[in-house]
Amino acid sequence: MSQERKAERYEPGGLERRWQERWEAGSVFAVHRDETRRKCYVLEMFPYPSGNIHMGHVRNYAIGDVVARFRHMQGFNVMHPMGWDAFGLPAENAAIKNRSHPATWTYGNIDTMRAQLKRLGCSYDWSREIATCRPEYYRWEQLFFLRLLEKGLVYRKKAPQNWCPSCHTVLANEQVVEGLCWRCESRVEQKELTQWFLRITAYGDELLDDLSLLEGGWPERVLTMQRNWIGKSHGASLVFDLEEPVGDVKSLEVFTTRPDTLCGVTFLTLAPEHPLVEPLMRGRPNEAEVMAFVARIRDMDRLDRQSDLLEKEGIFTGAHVVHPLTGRRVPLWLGNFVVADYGTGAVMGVPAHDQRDFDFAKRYGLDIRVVIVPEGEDPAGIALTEAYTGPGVMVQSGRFDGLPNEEGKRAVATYLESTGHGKATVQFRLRDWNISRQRYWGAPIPVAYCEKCGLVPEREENLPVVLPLDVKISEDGRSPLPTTPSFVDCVCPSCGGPARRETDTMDTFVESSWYFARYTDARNDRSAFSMEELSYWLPVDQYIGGVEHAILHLLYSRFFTKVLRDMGLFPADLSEPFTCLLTQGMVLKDGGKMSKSKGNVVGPTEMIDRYGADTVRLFCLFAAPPERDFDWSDAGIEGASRFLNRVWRLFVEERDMLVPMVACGAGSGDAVSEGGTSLRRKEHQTVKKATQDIGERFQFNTAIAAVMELVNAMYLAREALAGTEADRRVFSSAMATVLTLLSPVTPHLCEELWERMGHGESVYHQPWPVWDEAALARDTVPVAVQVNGKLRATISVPAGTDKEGMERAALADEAVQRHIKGMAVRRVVVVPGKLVNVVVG
RNA sequence: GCCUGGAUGGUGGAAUUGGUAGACACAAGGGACUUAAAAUCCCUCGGCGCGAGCCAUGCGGGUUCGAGUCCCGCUCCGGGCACCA
Repeated sequence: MSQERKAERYEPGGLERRWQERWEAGSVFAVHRDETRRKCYVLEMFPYPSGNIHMGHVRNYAIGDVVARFRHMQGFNVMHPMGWDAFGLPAENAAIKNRSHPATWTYGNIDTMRAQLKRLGCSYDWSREIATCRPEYYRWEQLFFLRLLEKGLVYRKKAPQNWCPSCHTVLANEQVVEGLCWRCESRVEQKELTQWFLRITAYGDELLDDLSLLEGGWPERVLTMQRNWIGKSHGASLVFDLEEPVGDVKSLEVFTTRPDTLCGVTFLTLAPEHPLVEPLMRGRPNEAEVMAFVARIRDMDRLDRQSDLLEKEGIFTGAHVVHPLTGRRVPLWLGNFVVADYGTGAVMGVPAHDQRDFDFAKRYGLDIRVVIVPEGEDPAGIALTEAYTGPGVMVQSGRFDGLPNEEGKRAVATYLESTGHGKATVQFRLRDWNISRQRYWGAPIPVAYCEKCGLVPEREENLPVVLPLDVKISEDGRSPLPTTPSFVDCVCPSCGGPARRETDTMDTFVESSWYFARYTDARNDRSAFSMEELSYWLPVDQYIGGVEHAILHLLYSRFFTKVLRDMGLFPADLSEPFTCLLTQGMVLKDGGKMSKSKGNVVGPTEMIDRYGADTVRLFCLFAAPPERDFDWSDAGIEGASRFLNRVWRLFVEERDMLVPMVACGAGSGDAVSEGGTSLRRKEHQTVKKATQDIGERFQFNTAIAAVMELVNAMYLAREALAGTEADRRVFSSAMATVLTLLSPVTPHLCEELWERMGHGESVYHQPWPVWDEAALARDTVPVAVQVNGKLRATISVPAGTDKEGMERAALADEAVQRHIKGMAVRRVVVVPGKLVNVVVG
């Protein structure tokens, strides 16, 4: 092959490197606040620096880059940053394994992954890059912590905690998945510990209510998941007096969603962990027996305990409470099905109207009292085989008899409030967020313990409390902080005497709860960010990431946004951090997750080496719509590569036809050959479809398909083109359109051909093309003709033909005549410009 | 159990408000070019039927001139929540 022809081949490797260097040298993607321009903040969830990017990252960032480049070309001032969620346990595990340091491992991985990421050619403003493990980042988090502490939104509490024995740390409720650690899948144990909590429950109502602001911008299922997680239920808190006080305690509180069934209460059940159990049982004859039951249930595995196969089990305490309405004696039981940390850890037993209570009563021979019956039914005649939970009227309920039970809920609560025995209330499933971690590689909690002053917050001017890097990582995985004197021994911020530093670090989800705000002012060393930058850039207009973060990260970020707003650190009118959310599907291989153990991992770097980044990006976007999972296909990426070669070849082979021309640039008045007119129409159709598919529906696959069609049309059209000036313009315009529309997907190739076409400026700075409706017009339109709903012919009529004309043309068709022969035409339905349906019978 | 999303050719997927089901690709088969291969180009490609045509969007009903799309009842698969009182 001659040198000349070789030079004309599409060789992505060098081409892509060249363009990446040019973008970087020209700081093409650096952005600044510009109040005169509309902004658009496009953000992909930042990666954990695990060591190598995988196809999931590629898909995520390819989607984000298309959105960012597309919005930029539409004229928005686009911010598109990237950074590293760099604290976390894997760094410590790797350090133990490699006998290195978590910092070394983490920073090394960041360098590797940054280089890999840069080869993808995404339009990131790298000048805003952050790594959450740097003091310049976490110092602001420590400041937030102190402010939250001041506000009472951070507090310390001793409580049974989720403890992962393998990670040697506690876990938030959100991090326990089916009783297992979310990261290592060890069985989570319960351990009594004093921990730091963020009062997320104080924002429960707002976190729930504001989900409605996200309607339309967020996937419905993510909203549902958040609603479920917050789990608000309306009901009443009811007070039952103890027959005999236990110490100072004279009454028991229960939460119920069914105050209307109060008169059906025949027993009360406490969780075995209820704080009253021990004092209540002390000195009772059955103390030993009951406490043995408590110990047995408490020691049960969390997973088994939560299993729905677990049989309901309980034990009578011997004590009684007094029914707040009837004054009846109600026996007090313990039950294994009562959850200690929901509601008050005590429930009223209404066997007639709650299936759990029904099962429990059957097993232990407890009374069943029917107090709700379907309208018009006689309670005496009812023999229950299961609890009745439907609607009805209240019976055997004294003053409330005859009341519809829905009204009764309110009536009972109101009445008890007047007697001091209850009130209407709400319960949340959401728990406060335990942010203490007994780990080394995390942000230090900026407090100290002084023998004289007790717990003392660090002074703000002393921040950051720097995580010491000169520590020895122990083999057993325990944090080295408690045994590092240079860290532990500190000066009391209050009295200046000797003090001990808090050695727990913060949950890494704290870092990721506000990073999107730091990007707006990433190099600010006087504060976390400035109000000017925040007000301009926030909220994030489009957030993109995996659905696995639907609860944890997204809930925490929403919470932080509201807290920072209320502390005056975020704009007062900013309530939600992410206006629109796109949850992308996974990249699978052979129907399953890619994993090292299965040996089915497809590495992005190998693929880029082989095909180029443009091809990898193109395939990831073309294979499926972004929300859906898709299977990696070696044949599929070949196809993507073939298409880009096809574009390249078309350009090279028709180089003589091409003149510098912007997209949709051929004037509408141009008289061109027949092939040219239809090509021009196709071009504008493609612009319309691609613009709508990318901008309104995130259907990158169909947008790409549309461009493929245009390229196919150009291949066909070139036969018909005569080489006249007009033809040249039409063809050049189509080529410019292909390059412009494709440039967000395959930026390198498009830049190269754009330049070769004779344009001075980068295609990135081109305005997104606008289609001309007039160019879509055609002289004749195809019309489908049905007889009784079945397609019988396709005819062509002049554009703008009226209904009568279409009907006439349809009935004149030979095939139609054949099908209606001998039958009466009962009706003709005409859809102008599209379809005629002749109804015969 | 409750809440969700989904099921369309051999495959990934199109069909945007009810209006020509299968766009665009992948795979497969046939052909052209070539000494040969690769690359490229052309043709076929849901099923049945020689054909006119008939049947087809998980299954069964319904609404409608017309249903992949709407309604009712199921089946299967995925995700979330769950003795939450």
